[in-house]
Amino acid sequence: MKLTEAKQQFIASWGAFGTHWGINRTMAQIHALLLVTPDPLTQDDIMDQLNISRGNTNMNIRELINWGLVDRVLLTGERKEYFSAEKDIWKVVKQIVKERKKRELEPMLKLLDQLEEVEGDKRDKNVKAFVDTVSSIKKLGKQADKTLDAMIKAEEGWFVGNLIKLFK
Amino acid sequence: MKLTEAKQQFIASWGAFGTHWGINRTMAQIHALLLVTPDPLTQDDIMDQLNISRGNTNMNIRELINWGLVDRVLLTGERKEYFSAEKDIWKVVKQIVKERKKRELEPMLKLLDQLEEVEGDKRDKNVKAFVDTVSSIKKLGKQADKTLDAMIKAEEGWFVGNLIKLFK
DNA sequence: ATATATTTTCAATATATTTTGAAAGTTCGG
DNA sequence: CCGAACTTTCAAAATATATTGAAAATATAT
Repeated sequence: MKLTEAKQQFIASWGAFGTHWGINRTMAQIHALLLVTPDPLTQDDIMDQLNISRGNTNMNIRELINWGLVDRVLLTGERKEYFSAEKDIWKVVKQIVKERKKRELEPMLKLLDQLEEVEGDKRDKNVKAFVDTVSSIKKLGKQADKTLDAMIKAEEGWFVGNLIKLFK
Repeated sequence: MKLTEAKQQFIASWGAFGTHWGINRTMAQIHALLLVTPDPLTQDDIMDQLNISRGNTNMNIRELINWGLVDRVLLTGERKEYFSAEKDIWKVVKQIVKERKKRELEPMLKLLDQLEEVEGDKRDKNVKAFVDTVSSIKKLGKQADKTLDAMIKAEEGWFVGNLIKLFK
């Protein structure tokens, strides 16, 4: 397989992959393109290579910057902005985990705290089923939260090494 | 907060949560409803409680059954089918992990194997950047695959206990 | 077998999300 | 300050996804 074709396949399937995880196709594709491109690209480069409009490109680059996955790069003597993705995949994963934890897991845990305090007699099986479900989700969620915190701080080598030991 | 209100909040936010993870709102809501309801429900019960059409209800129940999260229950002497969700949250999590691994991670790893074998001179920095990115994603993906396999087999207590130790 | 209850399908419709592109805004060298 | 280069915005259009509901298929009791 030629490089051009391989890149295209990578970009396309990274995009499809993203849609299964609540990330829009274009954002994932731009990210994929920047991941496999050694030098920083301009907005126009990205537009041309992915065949997407200026507005769309701009919006999704910004979103990638918000997620901490892409950086603005200013080349000396150049007026245009260039963009470049973090290439260390372990850092990328940690960054995504960090953001999703903050945006989704933490608010969910806050809500569960409130829901656990529902009024009513615990001997009523409806109340009991509700409280039991909420509590057990909360318990597992809190554990996941701690585990992810540790992961975010960890070095790749340390993490992988320990997991291998743990699961052998 | 009253039980009815708490249930509604739980269902609504579980639905919203689902949409961030590539699961459709209705499917997540049906799952949430069954999670907090002690007794099995019929399709009509679900339609009424969530205000959704027969077709939609049917499709999404079926999908939940495919995912292994909901079971058909036949009550003796009843003509109608009843539905009930697995209440053990650890089992639910493992089941979701198992399915997503099979549907998403495994095909992705297969693709990366192919893409790694791109033609071209490794001294070309474009080729190098591509191969490096693909290889490192593959490496981390393989590790994740193993870790998730272990998790799927694990008991909750064992798993949580070990993680606590690991990350202390 | 027939009638009736129940489940499933799927084309049409509604809703939600993404994308476009032109206009407005900004930056910066001269 | 002016004007060209570049970036951002956002209403409208396109696309993708979810939902409906009535008709078809299936299952069950008599």
